[in-house]
Amino acid sequence: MARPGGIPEPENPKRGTYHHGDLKRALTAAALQLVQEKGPKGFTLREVARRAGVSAAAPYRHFADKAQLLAAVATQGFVQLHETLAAAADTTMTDLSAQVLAMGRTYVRWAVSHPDYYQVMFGSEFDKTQSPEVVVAGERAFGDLLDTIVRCQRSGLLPAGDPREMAGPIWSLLHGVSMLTIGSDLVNVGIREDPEALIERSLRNLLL
Amino acid sequence: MARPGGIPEPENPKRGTYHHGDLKRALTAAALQLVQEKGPKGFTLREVARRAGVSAAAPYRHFADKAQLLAAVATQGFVQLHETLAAAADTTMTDLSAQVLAMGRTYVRWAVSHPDYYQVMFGSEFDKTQSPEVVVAGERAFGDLLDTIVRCQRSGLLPAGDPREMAGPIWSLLHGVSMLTIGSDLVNVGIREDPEALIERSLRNLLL
DNA sequence: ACCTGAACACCGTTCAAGT
DNA sequence: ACCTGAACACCGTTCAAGT
Repeated sequence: MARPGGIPEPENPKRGTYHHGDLKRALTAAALQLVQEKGPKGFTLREVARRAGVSAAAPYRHFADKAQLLAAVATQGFVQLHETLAAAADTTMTDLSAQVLAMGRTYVRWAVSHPDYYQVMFGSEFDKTQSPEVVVAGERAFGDLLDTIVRCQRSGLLPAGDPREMAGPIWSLLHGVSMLTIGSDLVNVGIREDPEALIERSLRNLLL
Repeated sequence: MARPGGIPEPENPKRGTYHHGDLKRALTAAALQLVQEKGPKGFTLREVARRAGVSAAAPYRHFADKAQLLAAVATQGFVQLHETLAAAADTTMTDLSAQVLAMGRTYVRWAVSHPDYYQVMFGSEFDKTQSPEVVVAGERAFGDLLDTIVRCQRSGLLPAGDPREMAGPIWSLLHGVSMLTIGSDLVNVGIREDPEALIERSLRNLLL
């Protein structure tokens, strides 16, 4: 099947291999795999290029530098977190009072089961000022929490007002438990409680 | 003044310069300065050696590798945090009910005003399993929080029981607010509340 | 005992040159 | 338009050799 125009179909990879195709996607895929395999520390641009089967210089046609590739990974992480949270919000429609708790448990569960992802998303190996796409993806995930809060407010289960006022403490708690769990800091200090149980208990207290 | 023995006084640097003296301390000092100057990312072992006026290989007589030097920095951070928290616990002896709040505000204030320090302490650029000294220093800082909780429990201001049960949620909250503030994540999502105010508000809710 | 010099393998990044 | 090869400056780490 010959194609009419001279445009090389940037969105539609016909060939199985990507050597001529979307190397960009291949690079982010390899980057993802590498992060999950070796952690954010062992992440190297040259190794990513190697896995994609291209030269060390090739990635620079698609990403300004190493930080931008890591930012792409972080963005994917936020997208995945968002999808997970959105799915959880749908599931628990029955018992509204448990929605925030379910959201919290889901958030922490995702974080602790994707520790390298999570560390890239919130680590300091790239400058968020230089990668607004990451911030946008992050806002989308945060929006799931806001939505849940608004829904509870409308049902009178939470006091009315700017949902951000509730979201600040809640997100901080979720992030703190996630990070301290991933770093084994809670265990190191003698706290062996399961993170999901800890979150549930904490949220109950926080929400009065 | 001649010294009698042949032992070169490892603890007692007589000379003003440390070129023959305790290079170890000089290295951690330079490391500290470098972290505060360039952040945890720009931290390089060779640059530390340069600032200490020694060759690139010299640090290896005192630290197994780069990670161990960063661990030393983290340890110093925990010591400083501990001192700050302990001082705060002394100051606020008058109003006992405010002690946990004061502790929380002090913790967050220290964290956000020493962001690079804090990121080294909780970042993933060294393996805590390989540096038990860091864990010990961390436990000491955590102990300040435990002490405050116990004091409040003895005054009937908090329910009795294992103080760790309270400390888990509280520490998670403090850590979450600190990290999200340092990373500008709260601001990026439209939350512009001052971190100390946010902590105070959150702790009040959490403590019933 | 502690430090230097030189070396090794590796990185991020750039750039002329190929197709 | 996209990729390669070779190069540059820099790293972490090792090791024989100096004092």
